[in-house]
Amino acid sequence: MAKKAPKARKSASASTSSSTENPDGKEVLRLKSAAEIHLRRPNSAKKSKATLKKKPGKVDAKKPKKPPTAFFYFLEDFRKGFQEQNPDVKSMRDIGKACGEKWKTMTYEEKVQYYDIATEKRAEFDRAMSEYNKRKESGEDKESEDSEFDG
DNA sequence: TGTGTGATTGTTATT
DNA sequence: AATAACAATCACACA
Repeated sequence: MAKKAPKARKSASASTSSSTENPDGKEVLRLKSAAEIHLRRPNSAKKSKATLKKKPGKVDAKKPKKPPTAFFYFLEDFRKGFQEQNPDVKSMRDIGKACGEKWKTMTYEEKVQYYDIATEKRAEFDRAMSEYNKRKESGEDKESEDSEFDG
């Protein structure tokens, strides 16, 4: 079966490009808008829900969960190496910072491999979303996932 | 015992 | 186009 590669609607997919330089560049190295400066640091407001997840599982009962981003995949690998070099370091936060800084230093090709993973995931996510939309139209009654009684 | 918190960037959905 | 929120993770602090 010829599994066609996922459509890289915006990034990843530098397969044909073998140049060490940034293929199209900007995509990954695009500069951030000044907006993000005052957007990224509201204080800690977003954490409200971001950390409110405690029950693993039936979250997709309502909507398909967002797949991890390339950065997260990189984190998993990074953590392994980081903990080895820094066994003293407890975890998270410290790693996140180190990882973030390194992520910026990583080159396109190095990041592409993670982008590629995320891209495939998004493809799956799109599919889940499609079914979700259909299901929604079919029967939107379902909304209680936690209190899912016998029905 | 149990849960929120913190920190990172990327993607998605919304407006 | 720009904005708002969320995605995973794990030690620690508090009631």
